[in-house]
Amino acid sequence: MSKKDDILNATLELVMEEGLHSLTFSKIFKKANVGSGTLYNYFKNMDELIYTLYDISFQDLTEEVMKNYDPEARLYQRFKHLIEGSLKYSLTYPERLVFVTDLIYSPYMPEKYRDIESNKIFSEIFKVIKTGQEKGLIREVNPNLCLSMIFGIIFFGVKGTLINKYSLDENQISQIVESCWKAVKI
Amino acid sequence: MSKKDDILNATLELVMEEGLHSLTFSKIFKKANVGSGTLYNYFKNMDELIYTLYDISFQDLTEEVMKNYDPEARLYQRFKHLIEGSLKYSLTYPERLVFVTDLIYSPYMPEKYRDIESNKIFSEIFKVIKTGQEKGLIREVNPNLCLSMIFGIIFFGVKGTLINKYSLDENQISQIVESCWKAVKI
Amino acid sequence: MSKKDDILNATLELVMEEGLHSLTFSKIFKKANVGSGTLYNYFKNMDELIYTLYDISFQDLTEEVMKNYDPEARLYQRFKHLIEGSLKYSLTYPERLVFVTDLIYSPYMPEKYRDIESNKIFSEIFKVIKTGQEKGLIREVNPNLCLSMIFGIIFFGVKGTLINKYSLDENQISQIVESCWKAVKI
Amino acid sequence: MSKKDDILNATLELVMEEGLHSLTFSKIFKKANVGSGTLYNYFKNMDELIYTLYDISFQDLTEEVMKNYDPEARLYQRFKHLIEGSLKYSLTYPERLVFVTDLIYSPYMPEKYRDIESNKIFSEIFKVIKTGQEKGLIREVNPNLCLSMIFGIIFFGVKGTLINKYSLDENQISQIVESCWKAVKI
DNA sequence: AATGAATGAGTCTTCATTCAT
DNA sequence: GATGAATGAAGACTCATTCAT
Repeated sequence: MSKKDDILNATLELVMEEGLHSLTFSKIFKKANVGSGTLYNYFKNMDELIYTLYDISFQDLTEEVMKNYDPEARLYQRFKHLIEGSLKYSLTYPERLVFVTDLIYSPYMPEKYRDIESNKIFSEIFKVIKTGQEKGLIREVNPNLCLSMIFGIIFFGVKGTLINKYSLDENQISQIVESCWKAVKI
Repeated sequence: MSKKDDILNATLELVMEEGLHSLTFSKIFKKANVGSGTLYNYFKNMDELIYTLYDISFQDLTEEVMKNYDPEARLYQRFKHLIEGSLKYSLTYPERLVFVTDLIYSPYMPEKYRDIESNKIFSEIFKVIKTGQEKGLIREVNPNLCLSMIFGIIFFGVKGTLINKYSLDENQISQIVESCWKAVKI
Repeated sequence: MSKKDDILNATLELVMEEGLHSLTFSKIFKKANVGSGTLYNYFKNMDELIYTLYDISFQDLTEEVMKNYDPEARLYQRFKHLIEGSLKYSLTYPERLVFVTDLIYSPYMPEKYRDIESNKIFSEIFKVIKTGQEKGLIREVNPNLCLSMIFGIIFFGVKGTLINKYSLDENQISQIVESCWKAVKI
Repeated sequence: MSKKDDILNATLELVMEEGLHSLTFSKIFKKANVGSGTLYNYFKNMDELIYTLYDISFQDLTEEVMKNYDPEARLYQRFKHLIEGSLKYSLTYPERLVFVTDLIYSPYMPEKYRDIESNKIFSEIFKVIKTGQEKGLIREVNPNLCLSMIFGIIFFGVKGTLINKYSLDENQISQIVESCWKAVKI
């Protein structure tokens, strides 16, 4: 694993463990076992590191979820695929989930990173919602609001596992997917 | 308004504007128009200030929502009262919403502040969920998970308004409450 | 006991417990159980408090020792009276001993407080030394150096008791007085 | 000379000039000509710097004095070597003398730094005293008390030179050594 | 006289960043 | 590329001092 990856992973772990709020470079150096100067070979500054990590996390989630995605499948299948995929990804990489959740609605993030259009998975769910609304399957609510509610369920649902409130087995994962669906359907 | 309140309000506004991540004492002093030493008359350090603010926000939300709450009302009425109340409170005091959302599942918060049992509004919703499950109205899902999903919907739903994705009128508020209900009902 | 005395005593105790080095006003206020403003009714500032305390300690030592002092007694009797008196005073009021020892040779103290001439006990010992030298009983050493050595013995001898290296009974007190005498005599 | 040494020397000079009481970090930075952060590469905090300096001073004194020390020499020769050595070292490095004198009996110093057993020069003088007592050359006084008195004479004797009460030539140095000896001998 | 909230200058300390090796 | 000592700007925090009550 490269030094760059060491840095990225150390950062993710730290945010997971202590929160973005108390993240510092010296903690990253120590955890990643690299010299303090090394970071600057890869990132201009801290903001860039954070933006990069946000981006990577989202791109990776997208890639993972879009794999095997069938855009021609029936609406609920597509919905289920996207939601269940996002959920499972979040459970597999909770550090990334935490990272993304902390930043997704943060004023700290520049607008362009929060742009839904530019993100494949968001725009795909968006498409599903709109199609659903046209077909009379999904309620007439602002699609952005639908998206917020769905990711609210997913992220908060997973976050609860991180502070030991409960754990999620296959059955409960299905339940959450169903909750997402019911939350927006007619 | 007391100096202490000035400090608390300034902090809330700053977190809303720039995120917890970039909160500093000097920003607080300036915004609150108090001397730097004054803060330490009220809070031992920054952590304590943040914990206090989290606590106040939650207690105030609770107080506001529990006002006029009828524990004898029919189940859905109670559910609706609690959810709609939380939602409207969050819309009225978005600074507090941001604060609570950022911290509610954060490892940074000491356990005792995240204790659901000790919080009246959480325990009341809990009670509603359990009763609903007994009556066969609400799905058999871990009540803690239900709670997470519901607040995921509420908080993310409101957070979307803060970055100008949409705004929420009375109709949409009703829609969100309904989404919460549908997300957990049979 | 007056507030002023409360402050003086609290200061002495603090210096004894933690050293002059870590003395602060807030510690004094708390220990003395007075409001922070109260101190300024009695002392213009911290320096003045310290100088006053140094002065009081020395004056009180002097007063105590000079009581029953017979300037007409034989030389060794006078020497013994002064040294034994200083020693016993230091054992009785170790806080004052510590205070004085910390400051007596400190650049922090203004010259006038260190002025030997102005202090009755110092000038009396001085006189004894000079007379002793004239009579051929005391070695021809700079009297100031004699004084330093004598108080070195007294102060270090007593300070050892404060960190529990030993305790001093009547016999050992006599031994110390004898050491002082032998250190300077022919 | 390393940055660390610059810091240590600057600190010694400052304590000599203004007293431990008014030592601050910014004074040290300026005098040592190093950046403020540099200090923390070498010392965790001010206490550690002070402890280190105390330790170095004592170790260096010990090393210097024990050089050429003949443990087989006659008792008075050994005594003289140790006392005269300590005295001359104190005159050569008055900054260190001040430092050690201020702290040697201070509650501020952690016990372990004041431990006589662990210090070669103290334990050697100790040995001389005990042997002297066994041979009937030195009075039967608690050896710790003897040690205190001896260093009282040495340190106070030298401190007097720092505030210009007198200066010490070879003759007077011999006088002081003799005073130390007489103070404890039969 | 007594008080203690308020103050802000000053101190301690951290932290991102640089740069010579 | 990798390193970590050095840096100083900035942040956290303390402390003597004031002043209205």
